[in-house]
Amino acid sequence: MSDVVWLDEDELRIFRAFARSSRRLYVQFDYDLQHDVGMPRTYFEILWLLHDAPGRSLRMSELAQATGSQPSRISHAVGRLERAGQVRRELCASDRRGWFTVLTDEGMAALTAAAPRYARSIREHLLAPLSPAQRAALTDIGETVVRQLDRSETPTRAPVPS
Amino acid sequence: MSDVVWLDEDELRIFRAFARSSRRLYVQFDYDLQHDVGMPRTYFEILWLLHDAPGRSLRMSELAQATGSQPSRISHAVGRLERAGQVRRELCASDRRGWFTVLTDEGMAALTAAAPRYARSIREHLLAPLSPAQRAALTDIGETVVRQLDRSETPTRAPVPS
DNA sequence: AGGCATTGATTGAGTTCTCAATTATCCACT
DNA sequence: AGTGGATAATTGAGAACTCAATCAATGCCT
Repeated sequence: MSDVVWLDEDELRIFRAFARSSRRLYVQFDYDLQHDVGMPRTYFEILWLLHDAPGRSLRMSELAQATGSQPSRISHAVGRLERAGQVRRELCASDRRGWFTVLTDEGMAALTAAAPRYARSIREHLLAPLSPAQRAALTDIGETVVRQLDRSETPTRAPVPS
Repeated sequence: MSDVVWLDEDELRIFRAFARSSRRLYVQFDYDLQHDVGMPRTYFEILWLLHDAPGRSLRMSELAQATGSQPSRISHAVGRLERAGQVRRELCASDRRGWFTVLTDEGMAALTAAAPRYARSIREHLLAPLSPAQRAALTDIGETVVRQLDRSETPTRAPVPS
């Protein structure tokens, strides 16, 4: 008979606003990128990170860290991007376990083609509807949340004390 | 030589705050739910919607709408939940193309087991770090964004004029 | 130098999601 | 009544992601 232990009404309204808006935004971003330039958003993010990095290259572990995903996902994704000719792997000289992913010219071209569409989508669906005050508040909120998550220590791989 | 057409510095800071915080939050929610109660977050959402609905049942299309996903995803997910005994399908009497998904007692039990963990995670990582003013602002921002997206018409299935 | 836990990355299996095509029913119109 | 277009949902194939196990190189420690 007793009900589900869950958020109270006030908490729920906040969470719902967050959950619904972020889901809707990602659906829209995915759609715009996939349909208009044929690139999955998650791959765009990898290419963008590479473009932004010195030498257009990053270690696998840096990509994993920056995208908040597991190394395994990066391996698979880079493998696919490599087959598409958009990145290549380069062995790391100083640590021979490590690999760099390097953005190729072809990858750069794909990124250049996709970026304006993504930017337009972000402006149209996220930035434009918000007032300057709301935009400032969103920045503040996002940065606060990230700071807190950094503080509360990495979730991945939390070994039980043996 | 020319650079990628993208967001300017101010826009980028806002978008980054949004993107990084939402990604980190979802990684954390996924981790907490999957590791502590063994349920994927996306399935929790389906069970929750059913629990909240009259008769603990919803049409496939309502689930698709509410989760912002394509009908196909719902079919697959409901199929899996059905095999797990957590929901069952019921033919719709008034429209024989349609099906209801109904939450079973077993599904209710799974939901009851998972909800407190999810609620704790939401409180800990999203709500607690924010001041009352920030929480109010987040609600306002989220609702604004959703309103705008509703206004700009559905992205899914935009058939090219034949 | 030798042993050993740690780190960086990959692999393969299994799961979830997407996309396009398909089936079945309903509705509107003549 | 019968046709045609829309709607509800499913299916299967392929893409992307997760998880656990694995491999190789590194650094520490005595």
